[in-house]
Amino acid sequence: MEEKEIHTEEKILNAAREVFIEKGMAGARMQEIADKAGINKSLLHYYFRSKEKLFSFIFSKLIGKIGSRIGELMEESVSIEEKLKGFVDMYIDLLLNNPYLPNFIFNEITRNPDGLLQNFHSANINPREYMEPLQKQLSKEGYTILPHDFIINILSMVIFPVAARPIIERLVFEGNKDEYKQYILSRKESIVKYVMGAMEVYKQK
Amino acid sequence: MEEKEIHTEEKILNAAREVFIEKGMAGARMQEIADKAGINKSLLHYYFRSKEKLFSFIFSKLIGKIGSRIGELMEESVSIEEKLKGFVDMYIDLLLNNPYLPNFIFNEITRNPDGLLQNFHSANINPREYMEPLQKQLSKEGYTILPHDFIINILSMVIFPVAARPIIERLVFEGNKDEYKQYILSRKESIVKYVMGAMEVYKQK
DNA sequence: TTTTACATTAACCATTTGGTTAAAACAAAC
DNA sequence: GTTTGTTTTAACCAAATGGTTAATGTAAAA
Repeated sequence: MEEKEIHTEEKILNAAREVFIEKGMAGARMQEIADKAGINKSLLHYYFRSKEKLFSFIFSKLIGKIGSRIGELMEESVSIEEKLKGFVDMYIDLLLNNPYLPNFIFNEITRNPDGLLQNFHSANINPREYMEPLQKQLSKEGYTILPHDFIINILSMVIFPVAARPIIERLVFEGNKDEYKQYILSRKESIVKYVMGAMEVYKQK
Repeated sequence: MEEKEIHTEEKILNAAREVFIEKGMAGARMQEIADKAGINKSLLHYYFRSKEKLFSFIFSKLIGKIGSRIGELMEESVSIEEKLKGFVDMYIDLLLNNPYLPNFIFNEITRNPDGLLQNFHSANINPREYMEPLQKQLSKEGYTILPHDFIINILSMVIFPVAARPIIERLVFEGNKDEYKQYILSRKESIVKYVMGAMEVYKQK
């Protein structure tokens, strides 16, 4: 009984995550989630009262998962280049396993940015806290680039190619999914090389 | 009569563009479009038979507008750095005036990528054609970076910060819209500097 | 074995939503 | 002024959708 409850709840959450991420909040249908979970639609409302509640639940869990990884990385005491390497590595893996994630988050960013920040907060993610230490480490290693510029450029180059996957896949790799995946994996190295190269311009001598 | 027809059609298109771009295809409501255009909902169906048709019409017009600008730029015979400058300049202006555009296009990329490519084609935009000349110019100027890497990294850094605007605005600039705008404008220069710096790594000597 | 409490479902409901229809308004043609 | 063709609207419709309810299953407690 207790076991079964957990089982169905899990089934619902898995199905809902897939549907929400793929179709977004507005495009998702409760019926589709129920079907995918192999249960009656009423059960959705039995476990999570409304679509909005179900969505919030999944969304905040997702944010927590993503955010916690950043925290760990930021606190390691290694060089900027090592941190960069770890960050890019981890995020590209995460995104390859969740290709619809960027789009999903972009949607939520426009639909309800304050709710997203609220979720950050609830998940104990406070990006502002990372800024000052990052700033210090950057200047200690001789880079004058602003920390938010540093972060935004990296996030851009990691996230965009996954958000635009269907187009890049078709346009650059003639629809070959495997070549696309290899390309994204290859960016683990090339982005680091690219960023460190660009940073030389900002190096004070 | 003829004038009035054009007038209402224009009103519909403007309203529809706004709503579609802000809410996406799934989130947009015909009633909201009608209200925003100040007309009866039936008129929408009188001018454009269905939501899908109205959406397609607006979408392809948008794509055409964006795409034609790239074509012009690519054909100018100036240095890579100059082309880069022109590209970044033009796109940042376009995006500042249409902040919801990236999200809108990302949605369509996942919802119907082939329709998007179809639209590219209809608008006489063929990105593959630009690849070879770009490749040649890059190597002539001594850069070994792959042309699609070159383009993807630039698009990333131009588009991402606008797509993530509400978050960046709140997190980095404490909600100050003007500071955010100034930051994006400042990226016109900083992205060029950044990219050209990174390209040094790829320069063959 | 009966009771109890929770899990699950089928049948329904109210609202929303894209879309249709038939009538009214309007402007030009005769 | 009447006819004709087009634009606009109010009223309506069917399907979809989030959500409710009441009945049924089911497993543990008594």
